[in-house]
Amino acid sequence: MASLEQLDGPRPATLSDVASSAGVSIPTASKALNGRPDVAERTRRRVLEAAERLSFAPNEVARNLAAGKTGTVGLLTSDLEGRFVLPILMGAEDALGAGQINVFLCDARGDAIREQHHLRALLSRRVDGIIVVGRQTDPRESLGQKLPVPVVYAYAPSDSLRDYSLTPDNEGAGRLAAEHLIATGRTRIAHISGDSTYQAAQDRVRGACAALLDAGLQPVGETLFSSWTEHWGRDATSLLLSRHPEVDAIICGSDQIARGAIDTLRDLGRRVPEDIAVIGFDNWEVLATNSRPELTSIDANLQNLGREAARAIFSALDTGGLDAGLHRLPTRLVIRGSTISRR
Amino acid sequence: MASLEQLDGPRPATLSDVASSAGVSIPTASKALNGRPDVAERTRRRVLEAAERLSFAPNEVARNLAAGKTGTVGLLTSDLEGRFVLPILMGAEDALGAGQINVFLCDARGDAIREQHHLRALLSRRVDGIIVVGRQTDPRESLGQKLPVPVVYAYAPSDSLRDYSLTPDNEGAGRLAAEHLIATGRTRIAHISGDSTYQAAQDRVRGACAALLDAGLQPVGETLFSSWTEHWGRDATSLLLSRHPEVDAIICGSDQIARGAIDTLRDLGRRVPEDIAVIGFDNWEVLATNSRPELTSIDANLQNLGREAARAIFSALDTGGLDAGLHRLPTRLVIRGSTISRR
DNA sequence: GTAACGTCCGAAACGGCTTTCGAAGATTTT
DNA sequence: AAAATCTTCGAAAGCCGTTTCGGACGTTAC
Repeated sequence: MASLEQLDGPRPATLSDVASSAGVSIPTASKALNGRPDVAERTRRRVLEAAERLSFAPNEVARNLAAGKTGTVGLLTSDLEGRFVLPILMGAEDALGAGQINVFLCDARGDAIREQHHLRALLSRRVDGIIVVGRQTDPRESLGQKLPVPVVYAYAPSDSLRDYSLTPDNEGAGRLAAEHLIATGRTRIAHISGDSTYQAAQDRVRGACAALLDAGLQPVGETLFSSWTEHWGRDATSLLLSRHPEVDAIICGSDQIARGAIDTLRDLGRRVPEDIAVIGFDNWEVLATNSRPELTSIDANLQNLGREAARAIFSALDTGGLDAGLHRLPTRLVIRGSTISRR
Repeated sequence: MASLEQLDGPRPATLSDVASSAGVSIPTASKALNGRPDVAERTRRRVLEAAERLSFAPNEVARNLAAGKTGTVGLLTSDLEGRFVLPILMGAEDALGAGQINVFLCDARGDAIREQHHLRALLSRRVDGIIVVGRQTDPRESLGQKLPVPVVYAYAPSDSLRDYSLTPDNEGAGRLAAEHLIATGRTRIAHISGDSTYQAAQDRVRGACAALLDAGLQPVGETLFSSWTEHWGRDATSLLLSRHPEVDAIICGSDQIARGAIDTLRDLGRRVPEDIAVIGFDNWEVLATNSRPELTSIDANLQNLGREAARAIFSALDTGGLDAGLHRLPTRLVIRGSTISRR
């Protein structure tokens, strides 16, 4: 195990090195490299060659100091573990990276103190903007309006309408699910949801019910609430079938619940989707594509939500303003075998 | 939708503001705030009060420029989507954050060009170190030894032993799994793995076989390789049982495969764990705790691996060196119902 | 009383880049 | 040929801190 010496090598070239190597002053070198006018073509070429020769890369720290901005944004998550955070992160990192912006990742792990701490650190580092990513769609406390940089709340909206928030349209998602089932000819539709204290659960139920009413249908039985697990999906399905054996479709509040439901339906000898259709939410690929049959699900387009958050930051950076308020982003139906039999 | 004006408010106070407000020079203010000696107690107090009053927060950009280091490290992932990356990320972010270091997150999305691009950006931003997180445990190309900052490879080791790499001990993991089954009295143990081109698959199989041999046992049949999916778990299990109905335990290359296996065993009327024990790898909670019975699994301790990567960076920052080579981190057995019947 | 220290502060230089603005030189106009 | 106009460059100031180092002043030692 040889020690890996940190041979800092010849220290990186500075603009000053480039300038003297090209025989010009520092400002001229700067202008040449940045494509500013007022530099003769020949001179510019000399500078570029010198830069190339020394493999010069400008020190962004110095540049940021001079410019008063950093080309960075903070991604402040409340809980990295949360399954919904990652796709949002990916979308944001993707969009920002393409805009040459780098991302500071901070995980507050659900702790308000730590969040404040990270917030201060981000501001000290002079990020140009902040994206706050929550773990659920219930509103969260605002960071306040007095921050010196634009802030975008993603997934969990801010509790203040003076902030700019992006969240999935869960009500629309519920509607989408119900309409799909109705369109495939189902009429006795029940709903098994997750934790009733989640606003997402309520919103989806509301949307689904509205769609049913619009179609002149009544939901079968009360919505069953408990937890977002396969276990609950199994238990709730037994319960549901014993009370309402006539159901021909189940809307499940999450893919996990749906997996449980499908499991139990198999056990009870009900065929999916012939006898009973099942639809989930989240479009969690690993679960959805590995069940028998594969699971139809509503995708919240989270990666797109992350991208939109980035775009909002961009626009705030240009125009200096955001269209404050709560913006709901559309969801998307992904049809698989659990609602339509491949014939 | 009122426009959210970006009232930059009174621009953040600078050290100069604090100094003049306290009636001292800038250097004195600096020393006072940084706890340097050569400042009279009374003066220091005046400065601290002034800073408090103006809610002064030092501009880290300026400070970094002066210091020649930034207190940031780059997290360069090859693919954020990869399920194994997130826990490593969390561990690293956690450990680094506690050390007051902030993290630049970069996702190369499997593209070498993009990776180079991000690498350059990170170096321009003068990160103090880089953690490279791969998506699988197969070695990846080294970034080279000539970088001006310490680099740690996590999960996917570098293909050069002159770099510092951390990866889970997959061979040990396989051994752990087999030994557990043996300890619970199983003797006819088969192995269903995933994609045979993954080194992780091979390593685990090797470890498991070694453990069996050590116990004077022979594996039942050849290891079955294909993909890391539930589907394969189901198919492989049918196949296995038709060929070797006598098996009393199955080592599955991933929790997904294990889920599939359990599914099929239920269908075939074999009880788990009474008739056949099943063990998986990854300890993917959502899968492991929601199966019937819950799934015993080998946990790769990825969060810990991330933390170790951070620790390595720290030590490199202090001492300027790393103990080059490939370091394998221990895995951990998590026992649930699929191998031991709750009595 | 002077010499020898100590304590406390601030002028100056520095980090690496950008921007402004005036001046030198080249070019055009009359 | 002189005047007016461009073009091209670099001195200087600025971004916001940190560090060095010498000087002013107060103490203690003789």
